[in-house]
Amino acid sequence: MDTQRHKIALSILQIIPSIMRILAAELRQTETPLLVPQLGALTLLAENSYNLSELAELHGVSLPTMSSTMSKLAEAGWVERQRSKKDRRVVMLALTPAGREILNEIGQKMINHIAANLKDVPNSDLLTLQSGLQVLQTIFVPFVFRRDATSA
Amino acid sequence: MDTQRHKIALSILQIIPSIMRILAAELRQTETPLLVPQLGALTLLAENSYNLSELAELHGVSLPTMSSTMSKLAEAGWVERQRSKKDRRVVMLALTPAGREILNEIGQKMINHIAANLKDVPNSDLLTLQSGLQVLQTIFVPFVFRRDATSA
DNA sequence: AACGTAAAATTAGCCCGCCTAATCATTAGG
DNA sequence: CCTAATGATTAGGCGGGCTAATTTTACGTT
Repeated sequence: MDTQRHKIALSILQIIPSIMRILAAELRQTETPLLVPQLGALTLLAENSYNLSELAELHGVSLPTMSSTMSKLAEAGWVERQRSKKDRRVVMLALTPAGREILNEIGQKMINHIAANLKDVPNSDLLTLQSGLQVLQTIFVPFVFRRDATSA
Repeated sequence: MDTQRHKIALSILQIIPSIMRILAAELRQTETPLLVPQLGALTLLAENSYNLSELAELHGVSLPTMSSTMSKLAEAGWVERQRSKKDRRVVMLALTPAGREILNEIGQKMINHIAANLKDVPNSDLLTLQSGLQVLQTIFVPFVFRRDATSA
């Protein structure tokens, strides 16, 4: 029954949702107009222009979910939809300048926030954390979808 | 500007929500009648009987949120509300036998699911992961709220 | 003892994120 | 050409999160 793996699984099940709530709460508290999934989507678009299907798959949500997220971001003026001319079924998404701006601003704010939590963490623990996150990513995030978060 | 901490913060911001979506999706796919927050709340109640305020604080959500979660669980017959006799403002929550049963069943199923993801992870990485999770918990989960997930 | 305040919980109302099913538009292929 | 497949949106539903308002009970002061 492999006790060690089960123990780790339990840890994951308990800790990840907890951290998730904390992250969301921190975003809310800073009274930014962006929520976690929106921030994630914008982050993806900051590096590349994707069509909706690609974006949904990368982000790990269904097409309709991503479509609605994009509608909100588009309405706010942070993302632009553009039908592809080669295949007019396809919708290409791209950050607007305003979108890039707010992403930088809020992304940075959020990262600083989290980094502040790490203020008193000793260096050895930081290394441990970094490796642990790397392993987590390896396990859960399919290789194709992996970006350079932990690689640098 | 402490690049290392910021890098780790970025990792966290990118990886945690992603894993969270995956966990939620796995729960959904197994067609269990429990969602992540409900599972978390039941898990807390499996060890102790708490009143609503305690439970909300432990779980890191507002009182109304927990109240509504409890309503759903109570309606399903997995949790029982009981007004305290010492202070009739207080509502004590407790698992029903059915609640304990479903928690064991689904909790175990979920843990197996996650553990299966760890199947091919080498032992050295498991250790790394374990330590990393421990650090994550230390950073994000206030000491009082920490339970024995990673300690054993 | 009575009044006013504080505390615990619920209710109301809102929005986002997630889903599936159904629809619409376009393309591709027989 | 016409049908089938594909990309995206719309419709509809539900949980989870919040704040603000309400209700019930307890407490403390006078």
